Amino acid sequence: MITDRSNYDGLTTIKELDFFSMHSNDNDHPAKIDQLQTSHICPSPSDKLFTNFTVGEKLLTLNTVTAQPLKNEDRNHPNLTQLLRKLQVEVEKSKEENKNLRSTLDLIKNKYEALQSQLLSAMHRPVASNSRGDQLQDERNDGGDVPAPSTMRFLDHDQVPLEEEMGISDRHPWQYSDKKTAERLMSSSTINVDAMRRDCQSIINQVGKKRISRSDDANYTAKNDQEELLPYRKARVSIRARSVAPMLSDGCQWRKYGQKTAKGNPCPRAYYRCSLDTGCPVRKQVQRCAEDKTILITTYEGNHNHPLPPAATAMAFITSAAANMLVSDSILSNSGIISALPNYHASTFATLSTSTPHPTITLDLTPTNNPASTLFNDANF
DNA sequence: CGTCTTTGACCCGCGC
DNA sequence: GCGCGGGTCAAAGACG
Repeated sequence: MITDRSNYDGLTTIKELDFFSMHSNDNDHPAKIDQLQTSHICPSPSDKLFTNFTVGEKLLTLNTVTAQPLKNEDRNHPNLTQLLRKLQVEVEKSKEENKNLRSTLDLIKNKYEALQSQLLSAMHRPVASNSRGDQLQDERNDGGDVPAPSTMRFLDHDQVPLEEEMGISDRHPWQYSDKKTAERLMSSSTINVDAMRRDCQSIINQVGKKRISRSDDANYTAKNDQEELLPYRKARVSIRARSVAPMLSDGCQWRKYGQKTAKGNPCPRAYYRCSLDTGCPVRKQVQRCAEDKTILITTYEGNHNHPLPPAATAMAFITSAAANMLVSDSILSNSGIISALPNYHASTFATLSTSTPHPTITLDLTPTNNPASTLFNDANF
């Protein structure tokens, strides 16, 4: 995270809020990485991912102790042999402990890789067409000039392994009774991607149920079908989050191409396009809320047509899922709150709006009494 | 020197 | 047709 000492409304701001960072900032410190690399715990560069664990620091300490030369008084010690033996025992003990901790790290690494591959496969594996809604979605995706709303699709709910199966906790930070654990998790700035996926899946499921029940309705005619197959409308996904940083870091690279002061909001709106690929159609707008300048409104439009770095997949997943929902259901004809996301950050609201030229879904991460809605600052990241 | 940001000009859709 | 507002373009400047 890069800090920017320029003030925003008297607050020290962060140049970029690493909202979707997968690792803590300590990893970025080359000195620390080198230090830990020299310890026996990190045999390969890939293990750098885990060098921020406290066990690594503990090992470093042990190794440092064993490498110290004997002092003069020790050399003259009457029981030098005894002392050496004692030290040898300690070295053996340390080695054994190193071995155990090493295997723990390997286990953690494997779980991380398993989770990452699950995420990637969830994004690329097509959904089994087991409902009319899915068929409609498929028709739309195959429909000639109509662009596919997304390259990312959801797994069937049953196909998704539980976190318990993968050895990954299902709970959110504030659900831990242990305050220390909760605080540590809250400050890690790592989003529970699986929880987010379930939340989006929850919305999709709700929309799917509505669609199915409607098709069972006797009044549901072919005309409704035609209405559903309206030309693709550019859907937008808006995310409201409290942040003093000028922009949420979603893992993507963005190039600013314009800025405007929109009517009714003194705060300028910045326009960005994805610069990871020259032909990527994804754009985003960033603007502060007029009523509450601590709220940052980030609006995404379009889907990436290129591979994404791991850090960018979480946000792409959310926006793609929400956009999919918008373009695939005639719920667009109405506005209103459709769902309260049950898991992610305890109380996240998804709101649909068609008052603007583009259908927009707003994911609000700023409800009051939301433990995650506290102002992001240096202390949090 | 390449990349990114800034900013005024321009385009276009929409409402009157 | 005209004005307004949102969105984009592109030249110039900043930056590493």
